[in-house]
Amino acid sequence: MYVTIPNDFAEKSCAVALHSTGPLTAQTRLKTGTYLFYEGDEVDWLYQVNSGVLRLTRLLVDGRRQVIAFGYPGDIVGFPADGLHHTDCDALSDVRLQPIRSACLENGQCDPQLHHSLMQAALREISAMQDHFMMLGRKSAVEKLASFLCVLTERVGQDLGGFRQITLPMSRSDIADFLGLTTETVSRTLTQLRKSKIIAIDNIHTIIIQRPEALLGLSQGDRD
Amino acid sequence: MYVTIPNDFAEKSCAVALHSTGPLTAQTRLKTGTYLFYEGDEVDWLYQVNSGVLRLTRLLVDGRRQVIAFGYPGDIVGFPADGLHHTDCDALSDVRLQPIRSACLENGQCDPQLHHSLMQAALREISAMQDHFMMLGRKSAVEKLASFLCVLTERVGQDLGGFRQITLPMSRSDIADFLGLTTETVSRTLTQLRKSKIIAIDNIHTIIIQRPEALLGLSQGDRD
DNA sequence: CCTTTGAATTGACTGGGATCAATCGCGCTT
DNA sequence: AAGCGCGATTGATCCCAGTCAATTCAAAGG
Repeated sequence: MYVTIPNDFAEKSCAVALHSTGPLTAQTRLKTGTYLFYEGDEVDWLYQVNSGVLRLTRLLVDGRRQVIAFGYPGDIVGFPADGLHHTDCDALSDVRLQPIRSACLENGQCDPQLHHSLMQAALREISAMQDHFMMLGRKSAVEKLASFLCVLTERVGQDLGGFRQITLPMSRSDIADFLGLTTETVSRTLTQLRKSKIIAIDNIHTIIIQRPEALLGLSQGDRD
Repeated sequence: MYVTIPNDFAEKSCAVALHSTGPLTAQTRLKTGTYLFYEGDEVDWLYQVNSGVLRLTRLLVDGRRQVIAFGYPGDIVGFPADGLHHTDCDALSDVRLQPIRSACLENGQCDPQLHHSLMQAALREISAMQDHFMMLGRKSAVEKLASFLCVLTERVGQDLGGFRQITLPMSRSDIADFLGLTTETVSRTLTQLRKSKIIAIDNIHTIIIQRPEALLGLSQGDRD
């Protein structure tokens, strides 16, 4: 999952139904905190997330970290480049996964429908990452956080009698490393949104969106 | 072209030879400043750059711009998402292009070799973009510029009796919008590199790399 | 229940890069 | 050659987010 402008999001990043006429491998499970793969591993399988949330990260030699993406239900993770994984991947919560042989990326190695779905998923991923460039390169801290919350609300928000609510399985520093900020700035910005009554923080991992329009406005650069 | 760590670069982002047993469409040309496609256009063709340099850009409603990538020889541009282009694309210099029917992204619509090459190119693009995330989110201005110059030197640098030289067909503000900086900061940072004798600026579009090791060091976060 | 421990929040201060503005330099036109 | 115009450079100042440090909070275990 990347942070795209919410409007576009519904159309182009929602769960991809994997079309397959053949039988798929059995679903697999991953416990919170365990790793699915590491940077440098050879890629034998891709995975579609069925439930739970994955975290994809990359490290610089000096310890700086970038969270590349969060893997939400519907997302496909593990695309190889030159046969290798280029990120670490671990589970932020218990996760159910549908494994897909990476050979399906090759032509004629398996169900053509599945192959086609994977190609579409890869192309959509490229487009979503381009949106995320704009985020990282050009948006302010408030805009970043507002965008992030908007996208999550669209994607996995639960209705709550008028308001909407989202659960954040990741830590503040995960959010920071995803958005190119520090934990302190993430924290301060959330406080600021809370004080202006746009959101409420029920507990650390649960956020209630009180004024979705205002949040959307902020995500697109309106002055608060 | 994205900015990746130079070492990895040679392996994974160098020109992709397009394998095709069938005849390809005739090469086409594009003059400096003309557009190849616009955001929202339907995608009928992809293009491999044969010579010259393309610029891929995306705009926010308020005018902020992100240069998504520069298209150098060997690069493939125009990958669709849901059948549409999601960037504008124009030529920074006269460009020769090899068009490829976008139907080749579909299975069995054309030469399987070509289809396979396109899939590999798309997967490599995802990996390269992940590197670029790290850049935009976590690197300082000096690190960004140093990385940018290193990658260009690797990729299109000309030998010049001991030194290496690169030509920058793009403006300072293109570089700024690519790296998530302002033109002023790009200019100042180049001046700083020049004053520390790491580079020399022969003319606005021509840079001589005097101390490649120092530049590489800066790109990876060494203190100057 | 209390203690421990690590994450989150808050505060004070700093600094890197943005902003605003002036000047320079170079290619183009006439 | 002179004048024009736009991009690049440089300078002065500002401010947003980073840094460093202290405090609070909450989950987990004894």
